[in-house]
Amino acid sequence: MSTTKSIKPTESELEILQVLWIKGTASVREVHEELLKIKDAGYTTTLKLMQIMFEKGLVKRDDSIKTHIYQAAVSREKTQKHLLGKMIDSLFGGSPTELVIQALGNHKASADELEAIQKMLDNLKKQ
Amino acid sequence: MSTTKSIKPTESELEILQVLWIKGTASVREVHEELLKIKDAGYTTTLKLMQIMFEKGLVKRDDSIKTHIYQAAVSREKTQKHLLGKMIDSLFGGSPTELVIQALGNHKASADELEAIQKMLDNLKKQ
DNA sequence: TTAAAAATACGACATATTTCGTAATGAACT
DNA sequence: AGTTCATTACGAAATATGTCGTATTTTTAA
Repeated sequence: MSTTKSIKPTESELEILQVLWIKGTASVREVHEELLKIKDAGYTTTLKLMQIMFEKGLVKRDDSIKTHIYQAAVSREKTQKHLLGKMIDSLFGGSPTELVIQALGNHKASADELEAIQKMLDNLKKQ
Repeated sequence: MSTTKSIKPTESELEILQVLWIKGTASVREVHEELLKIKDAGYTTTLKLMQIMFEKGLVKRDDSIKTHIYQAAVSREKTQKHLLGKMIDSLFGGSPTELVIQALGNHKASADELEAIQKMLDNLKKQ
């Protein structure tokens, strides 16, 4: 039984997680600087959000030092998997295939990418 | 210019849209009965939600008769496309391929489905 | 050891979402 | 017409989310 809690980051929380997933660890200041590139909000807003995420268990932090250092407590993959599953249920009638076809149809992919998908597909077919 | 408004149904609104997409048209009562199969809420809750969706333009309705008849004002496909795009941006680093691979990896698909995906893939490769 | 700078903590407010009670309306049936 | 029943309309409350001002704490540096 893998303690699958109800991971469900909000939009804003996802933006913060994105930064943490890339940087690994970061202070509020660092995360905030990154966020400024895509939106504008006050520093304390980011701080508060990250504090709430800490309470929810979405991030961990080292607060033994002055400037708290945060890192994601949920993995990118698990979050992707979780949210993808929800979307498949709520929008694609439970059919992952339908989602895959939509995604392939609506968004361009390079030849290399198509190859990667082909490999994945070949693997699945073998089983 | 196709008036592409900001389609962004909430969780609850999505549940209602699901019902409408399947049934085509339905009264509040009918939608509510369907919702009861997956959750419990009061009738007026569903009613209110649908009224709000009407104001937002997510659904249309015929209110020339006593019992209003609703239908979705946004297509399933467009909504899928829109939300999928958002998810690709916010969770898959803008890479539809990454999403496709995750979806294929984490969710079982039948042989037939794999074939359907293969066809889609073949088509894309040709171009 | 003070003063300035940087960071966190706290609390409040704004908005959005969800929920539902109660009132008003209209139809159907004695 | 009067009563009942189903429906819609309205308003209010509960919760979640996002925003930020101000206070407090900690560090740094003069």
